[in-house]
Amino acid sequence: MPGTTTTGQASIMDVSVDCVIFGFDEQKLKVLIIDQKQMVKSMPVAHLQSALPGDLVRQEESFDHAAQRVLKELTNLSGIYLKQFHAFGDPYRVRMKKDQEWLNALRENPERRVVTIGYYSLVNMVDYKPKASSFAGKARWVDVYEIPSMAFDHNQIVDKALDMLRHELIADNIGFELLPEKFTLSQLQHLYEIVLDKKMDKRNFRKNVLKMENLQPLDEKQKGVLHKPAQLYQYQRKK
Amino acid sequence: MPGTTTTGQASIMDVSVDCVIFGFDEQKLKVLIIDQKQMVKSMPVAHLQSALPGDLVRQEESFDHAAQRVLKELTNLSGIYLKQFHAFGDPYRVRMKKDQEWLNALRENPERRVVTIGYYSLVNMVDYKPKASSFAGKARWVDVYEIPSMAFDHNQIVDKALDMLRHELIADNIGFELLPEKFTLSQLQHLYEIVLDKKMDKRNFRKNVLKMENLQPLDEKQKGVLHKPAQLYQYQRKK
DNA sequence: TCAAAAGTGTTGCATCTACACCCATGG
DNA sequence: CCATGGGTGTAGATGCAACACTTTTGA
Repeated sequence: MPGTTTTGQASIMDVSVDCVIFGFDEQKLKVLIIDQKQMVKSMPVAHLQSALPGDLVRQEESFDHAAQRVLKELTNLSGIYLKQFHAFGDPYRVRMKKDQEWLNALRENPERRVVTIGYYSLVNMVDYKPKASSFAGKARWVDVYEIPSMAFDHNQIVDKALDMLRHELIADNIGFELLPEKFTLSQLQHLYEIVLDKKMDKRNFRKNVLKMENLQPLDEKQKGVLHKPAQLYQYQRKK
Repeated sequence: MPGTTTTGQASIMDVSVDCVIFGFDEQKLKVLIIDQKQMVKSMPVAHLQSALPGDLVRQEESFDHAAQRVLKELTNLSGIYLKQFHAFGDPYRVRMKKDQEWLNALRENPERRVVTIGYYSLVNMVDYKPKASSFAGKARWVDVYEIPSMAFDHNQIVDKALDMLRHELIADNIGFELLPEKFTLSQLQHLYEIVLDKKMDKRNFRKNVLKMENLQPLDEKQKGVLHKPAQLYQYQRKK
């Protein structure tokens, strides 16, 4: 019987957000993951467990806020492109043998079901300065095509985030978010080629992006490159 | 500190699913809502409260399963197009004054935060036979452009579902799901015109849909209409 | 024979794709 | 002066929008 019509059954769960933070370093599309020392009884020495940055949603906090908080704590960046993309609610998503011991060490209520809201965000890697000791574990960028095995269903979460990123890149031209404030059209094109994993025609690409509003040429060119310096552009965020 | 790195804070919440069930009656796009008698102390007589069909997710149940269950209980249909589209997590989404009394009467733990996963589904209204007494309240179809004020944030949930429906209708041609098994191209076109709220050109529309695979003409025509009978088609679901 | 919706092609315009050479700079 | 990536235009193909008349049926 529906919750809106009846008392239903109690269904206590923890709710978390997990962030798939994409960055682009001019060569590769990367994702930020956390490596943590894993201290479990059955292990003589600690070993590393990789996971997405995430956290339980606090009692008076919206999902969006929780995601922003995680992102801020990790990268110290704010005003970043951030988007909810899917809720992951498999009842066994944190129940795999591989994760059980770690969870026991980690959570107050390790037996409790955890559902998670997936967010992805796009950051300019040049802006990102890892905060020294913000985490027990270390954050690192990994190539999106070479992601290690992670805790829980985090690999699936990344796969889905990547699907969404590709869709949005095409539909909404969000590529700028991954680049430094000032960028060249070649950088932008290169980003598209890597994320979408296909080559594009230079002239056609330029024709397309140049007819966008809020893409503004600057009075400024690249410097110190050993070829003809490129025009720099910036993206004027819609208000 | 991220949930994956620390114990975090306890954050007990109820998790529900809410379903926006779209139907199409050849004239209008409709949504199924529940009217329930509301018995609250401050009211001398019961009055009606409208809401989306929804329920708390059970302890060992996935989101998808919970959504299917709600849909089944309400319409007795299965094998229906059903899609998760957004998670709603505003901490105050069930805290509005207008909802407080009702919630108190309704839930074991009315003070508890409730987050909800929104699903939308598409049903053929011809298949839908309301189950007599499956709900305390009565289900009814309402025109999507004339939806009454509902409990909680359910009006927003419908708005977002409608956005998503429009996107998917264009991108993935899911319109068949709302029509009877056998349908004419004019019915299909009419559906598009109503959902997207714009007129379309008959010849161009036909050119477009006819080049889809898995749209099959049948050896059968409309009967008993007072005009030239139309060719019937069916949609061959992708395996 | 009338009313009502079904069904059918073509043309112009806009958009997309493919493609190759000269330019500016630093070393 | 060489190497490197920056920057530019066009022609042909494709896709999309606009548009009107004939057909079939039941009443």
